[in-house]
Amino acid sequence: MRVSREKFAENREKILTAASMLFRENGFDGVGVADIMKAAGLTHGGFYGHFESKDDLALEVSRKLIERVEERWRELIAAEPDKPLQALLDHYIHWRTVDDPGRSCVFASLIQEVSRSEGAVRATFSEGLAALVDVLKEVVPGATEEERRANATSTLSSMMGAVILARAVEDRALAEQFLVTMRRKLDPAQ
Amino acid sequence: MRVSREKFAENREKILTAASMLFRENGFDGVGVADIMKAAGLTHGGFYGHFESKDDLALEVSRKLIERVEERWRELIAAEPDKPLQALLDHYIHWRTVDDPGRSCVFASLIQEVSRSEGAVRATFSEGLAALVDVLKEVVPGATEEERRANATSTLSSMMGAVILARAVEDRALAEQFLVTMRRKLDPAQ
DNA sequence: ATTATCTATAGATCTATAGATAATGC
DNA sequence: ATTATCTATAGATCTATAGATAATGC
Repeated sequence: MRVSREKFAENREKILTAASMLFRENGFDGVGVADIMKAAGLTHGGFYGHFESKDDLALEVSRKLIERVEERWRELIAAEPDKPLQALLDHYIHWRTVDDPGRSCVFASLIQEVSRSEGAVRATFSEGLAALVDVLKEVVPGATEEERRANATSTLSSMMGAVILARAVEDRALAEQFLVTMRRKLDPAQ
Repeated sequence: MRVSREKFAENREKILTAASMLFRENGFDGVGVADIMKAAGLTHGGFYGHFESKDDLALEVSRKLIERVEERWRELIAAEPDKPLQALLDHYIHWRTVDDPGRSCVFASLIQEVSRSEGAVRATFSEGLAALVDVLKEVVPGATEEERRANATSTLSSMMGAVILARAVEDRALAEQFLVTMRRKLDPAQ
């Protein structure tokens, strides 16, 4: 049963959307092509009409998700010219990020798995982190360029670290401590 | 070909040692029972004479590695009574940790994969992190118990975050920045 | 006789493909 | 006629087990 050219494009988007969630929730290795196609409402075999391989999909999803993080961060910063870093931290260091990995920062879900790999996905993640350092550099405190670069790298490690550790602990009170204490520590007003 | 009771115990240790490295290097899902047994110098089928299942092995390896992190941290602290936190940070925030995951902190390798799972391994990791907070609480600055707890949680997130991000970037200069700036930021002497 | 290891394989799962099916669009 | 999807399956890989093999230790 063939579908229209328009529907074909829609189906491709459905695959990308399903994969974006499932990859972040279960890892690239934790979800199969059949799972993704089922979530997209299509059959397994149809996948290869849209993508060359699972790896090809992983790369496109990675690029889109990383681009989205960069855009989102720039939007949050632009929306609060008086306290851009605070706006960004409020958004990132949040229960929503911890509890809904399928809709949150791709690095907080997949950075370790990708770090173990080689190839285009790894390079995309690597470059994405460098881009986030550049975004942060514009909003962290610091008298010199060098000082702002240092603050940007340590802020990025700290905010991602806090979310990753909050996800790891089953004790909700401890998870909250990871979030709250880091939110306070990274606030330039403190 | 049967081996002596002593050799049997030795073989079990070889499996544990091989698995400890391979799991940290490739993730639990990234290495198979056959790979582990090959690295231990044994054949695939023999595995089930030593462990009930791959999961059983993963749990024992996790417990051992987490216990080892706690012990190592306490040793480092005890060895430098004048600057215990500095000694710990010097040890952890290091190229060795970044470049040799097979011999380094189990959390820096596996925390995301484990966070996605449920069961005994997850609980072990969760309790392990809580134990590390308690270790850190004794050496971080802070006038009150509450302040030291807050500093312990944020320090733990930050040090692990820095190593995880340093592993992710292909640019060695940027990786070094993650390490150096975090080492400096977490130093109470600064 | 017991038992640790080895060989071989069952059964499940996963990526990818081949060929059939059926709706689109020239 | 073209082409997007579906059905079915090949081929690879993985966990786990069964039965054979051979050395240990009572």
